[in-house]
Amino acid sequence: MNQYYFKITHYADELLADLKKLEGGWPKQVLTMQENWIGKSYGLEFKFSFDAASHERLSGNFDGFEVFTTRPDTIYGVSYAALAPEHEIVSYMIQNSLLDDNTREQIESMKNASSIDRQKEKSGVALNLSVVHPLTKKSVPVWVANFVLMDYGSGAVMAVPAHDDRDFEFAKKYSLPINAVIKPFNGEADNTKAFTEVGELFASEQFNGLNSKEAQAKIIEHFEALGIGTKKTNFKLKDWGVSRQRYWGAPIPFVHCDDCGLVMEKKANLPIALPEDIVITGEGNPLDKHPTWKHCKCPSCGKNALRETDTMDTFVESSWYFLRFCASPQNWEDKAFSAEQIKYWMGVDHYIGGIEHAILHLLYARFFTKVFRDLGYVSFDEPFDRLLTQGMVLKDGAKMSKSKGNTVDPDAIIEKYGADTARLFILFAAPPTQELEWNDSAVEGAYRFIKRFYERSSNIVKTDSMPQIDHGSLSKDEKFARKKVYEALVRANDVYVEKYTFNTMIAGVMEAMNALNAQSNSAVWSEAYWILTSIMEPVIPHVCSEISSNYFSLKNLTSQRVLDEVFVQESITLGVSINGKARTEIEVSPDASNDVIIAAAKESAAKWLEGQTIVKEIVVPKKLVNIVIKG
RNA sequence: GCGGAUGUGGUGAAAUGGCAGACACGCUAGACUUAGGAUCUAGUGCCGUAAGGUGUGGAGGUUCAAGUCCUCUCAUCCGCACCA
Repeated sequence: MNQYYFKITHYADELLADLKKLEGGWPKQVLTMQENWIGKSYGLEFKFSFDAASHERLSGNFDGFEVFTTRPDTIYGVSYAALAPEHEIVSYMIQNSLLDDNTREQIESMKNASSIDRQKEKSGVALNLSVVHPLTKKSVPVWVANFVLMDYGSGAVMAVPAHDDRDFEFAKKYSLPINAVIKPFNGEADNTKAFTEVGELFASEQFNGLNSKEAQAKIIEHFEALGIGTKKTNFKLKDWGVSRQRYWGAPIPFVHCDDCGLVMEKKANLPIALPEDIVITGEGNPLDKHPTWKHCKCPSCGKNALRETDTMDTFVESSWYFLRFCASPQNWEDKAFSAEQIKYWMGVDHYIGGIEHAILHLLYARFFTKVFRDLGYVSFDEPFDRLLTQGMVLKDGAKMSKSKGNTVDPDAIIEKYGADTARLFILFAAPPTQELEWNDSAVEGAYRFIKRFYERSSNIVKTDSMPQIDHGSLSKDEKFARKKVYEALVRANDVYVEKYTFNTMIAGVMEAMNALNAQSNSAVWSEAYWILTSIMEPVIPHVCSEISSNYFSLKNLTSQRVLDEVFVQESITLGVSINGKARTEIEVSPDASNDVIIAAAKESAAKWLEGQTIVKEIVVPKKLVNIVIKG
């Protein structure tokens, strides 16, 4: 079946290299997953040539096959070569009856095994063909092996059982020779398993004594000098097959013409719209079955032709929707997006989604961005500056999903407690990046907080501007309450801009409320609500906007300035520890000298210092004093 | 196998190398109450009457000081997986 592909492999190198640009903004896990998915590796590619007898057996149709290895240093340990069951030479032999029935059946069953079954046990069969070792010229038998994959490299490998786990397992099973050529730097290899680490070469002619790394480079050079092999980079990333036999996707704009073949649809006819009068039966492609839709004229010769009924993978559309979001609706008919608007809105500052998009969607979107850049539509390399992967919500240890039937309906909480409580509860439970086992026992707590928050707003004095307070005239409790309010503000700024740990911001607001409760200055209460309703408004919008509209005419719902004066303290408390163990506390003036602090600490900790020799005294400003004693 | 993450009270969780457990939930006791699944007050890591000891999966290390840094290790979860 013919399929349509996007040549994402053309961008493999850049997609890999630009992951560096995303470091810091994207979770490391996602970067690593993409790196592994792209799967770049270096090695040697060379051709195994058939010996004369094998060449003749294949009627001269094949003179050999290419193999790729990342371990050219093990080349002298080759004891067989293996082809994928799907390899063209194998297919040729089957088609031309060059294999006996038993061999043929074994190969067929390898091909038909599911990929999981195929991984369970190594199996293979000899083809009665031989190739020539490119350096030693010795004869090497050719096998078919189920662990060789047709869609990576050339679908054929050189096998070195002494230094590769898979080759070893296979060689053991079929009693093939195991020739060690690398030994550990210290001591001898354990020959009951493959030695796959870096080591020192032996039995390798002029390369003896080199370490694996040096040998890899030297042996590749040697192959290139002889003109029998080349340095090669391989990728696991494959081209993106985009054709689907479904209704729900953008039609692929090609036309099949009896005379002209496969022809691209004319630009003027784009976009090709889906028909709306289709019947979805669950069988086959509804577009193919539609009575008229697929009949069209050939864009090249004008004769009757058939439209392609395959549609595109929906990932195609999700790869650029964010650019479309930047386009104003009045231009939608004219073009997909305008460069000017893209320039204004892009890139996406914060992109939020589940980890399940780590590879496909996020890689495809990066790919599209690079293609659009090369076509001149956008001027940046990467679409998403920062990525937040939200944690999954689990229920009874499993991911919540409709198919499992273990979902929790937030409507029940919203109905009983209101939407503000539902939001507060969820945001307070854990940071958003974290996986969370759903447990709604703390909903009551969130509800109580909101109730208290609303009730105590009665302490506010109505005002249209931020209350002015003479900090110096306040009592200790009032000063403390103010300090807590501003600490919550500082934390909120950090959370909204940088950290997204909303749970700690909410905790800060709760602390401020607890401190406010210990005093009754209405100006302090008013200022506190002016600030707190502003920072909590995104979390509990209904309550905050009601309080704000009742008392502040909504004037406070904007960014708030931090006043440094509230953080100035008359005295500070320092912990005193002996040999790092917390013992007591002292209260000193914030500008007390180290000498004064140490003297106070010694006095306070006299009980533990009696008869001891003090070795060292450490003062950590505004935090603690550590006294080190001998013994 | 490779890669990534996580591991802290009864529970959810805090903690720029600087007094572990902030903030909540729960629990215990008390107050108010006809009532309490409302509200308020106090307590709450563990052992101990206390003084004190001990404590962030485990074992080492660096440091005056480690949940945090380093080495090794165990467990759980996630992703990729015979990638030559």
